[in-house]
Amino acid sequence: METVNKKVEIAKLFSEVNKIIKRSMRKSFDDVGITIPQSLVIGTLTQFGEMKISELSRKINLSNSTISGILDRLEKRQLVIRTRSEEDRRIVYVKVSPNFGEIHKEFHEKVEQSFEHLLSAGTPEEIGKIVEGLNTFKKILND
Amino acid sequence: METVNKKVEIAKLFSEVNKIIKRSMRKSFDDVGITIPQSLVIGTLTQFGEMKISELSRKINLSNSTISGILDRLEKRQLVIRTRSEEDRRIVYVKVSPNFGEIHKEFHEKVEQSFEHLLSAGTPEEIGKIVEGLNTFKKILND
DNA sequence: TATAATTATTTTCTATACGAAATGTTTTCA
DNA sequence: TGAAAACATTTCGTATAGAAAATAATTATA
Repeated sequence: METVNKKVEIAKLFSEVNKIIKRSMRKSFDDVGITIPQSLVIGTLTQFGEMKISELSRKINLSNSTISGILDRLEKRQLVIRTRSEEDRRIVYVKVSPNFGEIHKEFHEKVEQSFEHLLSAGTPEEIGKIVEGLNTFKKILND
Repeated sequence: METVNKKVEIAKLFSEVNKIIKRSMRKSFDDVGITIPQSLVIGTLTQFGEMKISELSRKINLSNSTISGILDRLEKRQLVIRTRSEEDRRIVYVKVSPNFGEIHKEFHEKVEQSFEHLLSAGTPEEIGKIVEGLNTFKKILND
């Protein structure tokens, strides 16, 4: 019985933490005028350079259709560029637009620091505990 | 530097766990033909009985507008009933529809067991570790 | 008591998410 | 080679999610 309550506690805790993180992240990116998933896309493209839609989708772990929608909005604001491949015309490549250079630095720092900052109050021991807990969580879920 | 990597690790871990949970929950509720947020609403109404929209919103920790949309869909399928209060006509009460009785038992079990089952593979020690990690996480975030 | 302030809920707008169907291309192989 | 299979991406339909504006009703107060 004790463990049952613990499990319900986990569900609630997880959901709460999730919400706090999202709220905080959103606030950070609001400054740059970009949403969290959009930041993931741009961050990934910045780090790894041009790639296929499907590759992007795999890296961020979002479905192709979701990525497609995010790209639509980013493309409309000319922050990314889609290019149909010449060799295999089924493929579409995406990359960060050159005129993104302006915002680039500010954005890059946000990406790097937002989550970073969120946990800055934690001691190494606490960080360790969190990592251990999440790893345990993941291990159990994967069985 | 070590802690910086740990923090990035946390971000990724958390996101992964989040996704696994959602996927698994969704699969459970697909059988009953209901989504996760919808199950939260129905579960809460079943447990506590009729209540105000705002109360429901507070309990589930979702914005009023989100709750409103979820209720729209549930009401359309006649799973819940909205009633405008007579005393204070600003207030709307919601309750689970009587004809929900059929699905009720099956559903109730799903609600209770879905997350439960998800963690059934965990030993008490592991469950403890997860709780500790999440609590630490939450504490840090709240500073 | 008329008006302002407050409270409660709904509507509207924008952005995710995802599965399934649709579309367009390329490759296989009978 | 020509149809079928495989592949890559987009479109469509449904459901969240939340902020802000709109609506409606109640309460406070000048």
